[in-house]
Amino acid sequence: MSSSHFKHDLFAQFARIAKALGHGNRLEILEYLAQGERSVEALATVSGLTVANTSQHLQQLRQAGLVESSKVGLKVFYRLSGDDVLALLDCLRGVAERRLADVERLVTTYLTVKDNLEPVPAGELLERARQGLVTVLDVRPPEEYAAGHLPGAINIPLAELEDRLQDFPEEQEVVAYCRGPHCVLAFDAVARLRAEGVPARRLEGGFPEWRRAGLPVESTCKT
Amino acid sequence: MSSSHFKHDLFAQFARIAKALGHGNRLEILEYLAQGERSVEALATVSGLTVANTSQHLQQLRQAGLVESSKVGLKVFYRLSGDDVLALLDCLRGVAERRLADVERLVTTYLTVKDNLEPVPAGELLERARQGLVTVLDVRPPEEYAAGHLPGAINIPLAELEDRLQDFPEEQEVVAYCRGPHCVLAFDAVARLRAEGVPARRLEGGFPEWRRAGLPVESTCKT
DNA sequence: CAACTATTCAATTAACTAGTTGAATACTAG
DNA sequence: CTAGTATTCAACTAGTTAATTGAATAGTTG
Repeated sequence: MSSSHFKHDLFAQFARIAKALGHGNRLEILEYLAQGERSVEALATVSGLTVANTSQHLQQLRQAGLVESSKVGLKVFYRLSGDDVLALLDCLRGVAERRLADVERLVTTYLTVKDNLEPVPAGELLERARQGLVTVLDVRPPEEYAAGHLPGAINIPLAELEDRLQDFPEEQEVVAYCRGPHCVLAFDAVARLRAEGVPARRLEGGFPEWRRAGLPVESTCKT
Repeated sequence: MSSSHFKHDLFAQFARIAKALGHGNRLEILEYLAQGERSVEALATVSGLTVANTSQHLQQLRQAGLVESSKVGLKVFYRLSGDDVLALLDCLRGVAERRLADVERLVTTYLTVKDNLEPVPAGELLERARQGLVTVLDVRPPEEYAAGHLPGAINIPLAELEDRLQDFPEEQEVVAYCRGPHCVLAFDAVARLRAEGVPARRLEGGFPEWRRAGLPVESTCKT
């Protein structure tokens, strides 16, 4: 039966998955894919890699079964191959946060006043948004917004934020969200809004977590 | 604020964890550690690696924060640094099973009649063991058994199984368990017992899963 | 079908990782 | 304090991986 061979082979297979996750660029790509499907070029642009390099990383991810692709016209679109992949990434993030002092250090260094920015739990936001008590702000790029966003959310990319303060109903609290718990966009937005005197908080998690929790999602294509 | 640097650094940290998991030998070591703490030598023996090599793998795991160690006399004992590590390993295993056709193939090739060996859910076993309706069989090595086992379980390593058939109460069903869902010991034991005419099934999962579910555990040291 | 675009492939280089060996360290027991 | 044991360290070899470059492929548009 040679069960030690079996064990060896099996662990080698598990390791394939872990190896595919074992590179910062691939994790970054996966985070973008967690927002929805993307072409190779879009991924290359957003992650600052060359197209060829991105393509190669994507192929490694595909061989590990973590992403799938389909060709539409000229473009090849990649997407995560299932929610379990998202769960695995979450789990990895969690362990990293708890086990690596460096992550803690990075987060506090870059996101400074993290504690001042108490996040709003998803359930609470949903409730208050339904009652029209808060303005929901999506600070992701327009394409990501178009692909899917929280119901009633308005989309203002960070760069335009200061120019469009009049878009917010006065005296109403703003809740900002972006790609996920480590995306800096929402943090940044909250900091800027507060600097302008607008009461603002951040959604706990981001769009992928919201969708994964089975909460309602709106997409621009509904027109 | 240089948030792209931040992102880059952060993903690099997450990747450290994944990289540490990205090698079959390290995953095997982690599986043994999931049973309880172990010395370097013990891990080397059981995984068939040299001591120096095992030590190096362990240090990588420690640098990734996945294991901790403490020195007792001459020996250094390693253990998983928390239950979240176990959860991550579970998650990885799950994704591998669902996403890699090769895993499926390996499992069916080596464990052949997998479907014939319907596992007993943990809750059901606990119930029936309390009523004295089943014999619980631990097929792990004596040291692992001593470190912790299911309440009332008897310990018979695989090699001795055929010699000790008289240890089982007649006509009573035997439920065997070992290290976890991919450990072949319990499968093998069930196959052999059935070959001898003893009604036998396998526990769903293994000892670590049982303990993690918060079910009662007995340890030999209680004397 | 010619020009163009998005992606993949192939070949190269530089950097990293696994495993081996033998020596060094840290502790224990006599 | 000597001999012995468990672990770690350092140096080396072989093998693997990441990124770059330029060419090849597949599909689209005029």
